[in-house]
Amino acid sequence: MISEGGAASVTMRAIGSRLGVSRAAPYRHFPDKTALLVAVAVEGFRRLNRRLRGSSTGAAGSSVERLRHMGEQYVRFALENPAHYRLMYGREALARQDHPELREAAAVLLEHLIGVIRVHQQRGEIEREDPRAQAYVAWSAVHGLASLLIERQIDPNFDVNALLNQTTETLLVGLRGAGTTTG
Amino acid sequence: MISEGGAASVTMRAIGSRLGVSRAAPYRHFPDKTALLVAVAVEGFRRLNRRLRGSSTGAAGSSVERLRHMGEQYVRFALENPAHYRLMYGREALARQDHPELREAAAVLLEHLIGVIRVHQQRGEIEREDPRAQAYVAWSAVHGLASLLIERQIDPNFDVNALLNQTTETLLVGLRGAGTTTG
DNA sequence: ACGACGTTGTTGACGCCGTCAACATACACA
DNA sequence: TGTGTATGTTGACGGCGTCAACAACGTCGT
Repeated sequence: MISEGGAASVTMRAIGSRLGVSRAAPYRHFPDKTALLVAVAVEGFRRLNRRLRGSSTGAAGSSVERLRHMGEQYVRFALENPAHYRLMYGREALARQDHPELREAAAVLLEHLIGVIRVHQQRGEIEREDPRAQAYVAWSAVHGLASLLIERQIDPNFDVNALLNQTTETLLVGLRGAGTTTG
Repeated sequence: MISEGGAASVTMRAIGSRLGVSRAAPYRHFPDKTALLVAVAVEGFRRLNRRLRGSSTGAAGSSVERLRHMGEQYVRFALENPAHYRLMYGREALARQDHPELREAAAVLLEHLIGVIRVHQQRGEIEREDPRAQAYVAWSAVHGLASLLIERQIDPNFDVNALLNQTTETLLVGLRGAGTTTG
């Protein structure tokens, strides 16, 4: 439903009728609508996690290429499931802090990224700074790109693949480090 | 109101009562609630624009330092006005494509960024690729960081300033270019 | 076999919401 | 003075999330 008509079309009554039950039936399974949406979002995190795990251990080229592939898969997931992605992040509606499961699902993803970054650090492919900070930087880049694309904030005539490549390229060059820029 | 109780607390009835008029009065000034929110978002873009314009022409250090300062101001604006920023981007609720003024307000911002990037290209401070693509990359990075911070997706114990610095640093190093990473 | 009980579903009602139509007021200007 | 426009008001409609009260149904100990 979320991918058909957006999150706004997901209403308790509509859920009930699609399932052939009444409007209040879902309340036997979720305390309220928010909890239901949180469950959907958590499932989204699981899928994204599987996808990223697949790409980070894939048979693709060695080197930092895997990190780039991970970033690509991240953005592609968002583009293929925009409504789902929007639900996972953004949205004050979900009041993330009140739902630890959601926080945790997102944390798992972050930890995985940190792990991959550590590996590349040890191989000397990127600078050895706080891997958590580097993970945040990388995450920001792909999340930002995904968000802008989803919200149609980027010229549709632009080649998405090229932009995605340039983003990961810029990010990796930046992470590899090249001394300070100041001065 | 938006900064007090979030976008959800902005209701036609509440607007009316805060203004001392009735619930339907706002309809004499805006066709519907979405149009009203769009107007608020456009005003947000104006403010952000002023702020960025100030920082890009500021008396700060020369060189690429100005670009970095712009990125910082961008993120700070988002952190200081989270609800407003959320309204400006994100939110399918606004159905951006149906409101050209909103598109345009965002476009002005992008064009300004492109201009600044061109200047730095001419000074040889960053690689001479398509400035629009570089602008998108830079925008993605700061927008992503701002979003993650606003949505409390980043460990609050983390030093925001340090993270912001590292993000702009990584971005600038990446934009400056250092050959390909592949291989 | 039977009764208690937890699980699931149903309907009616409440108070919100955005929105429209019909009606009022007040001011500008010919 | 009269007419039109801008602005505001109230009543109503349908939709929403949610709760309380009630119904069916299966499980399981006795």
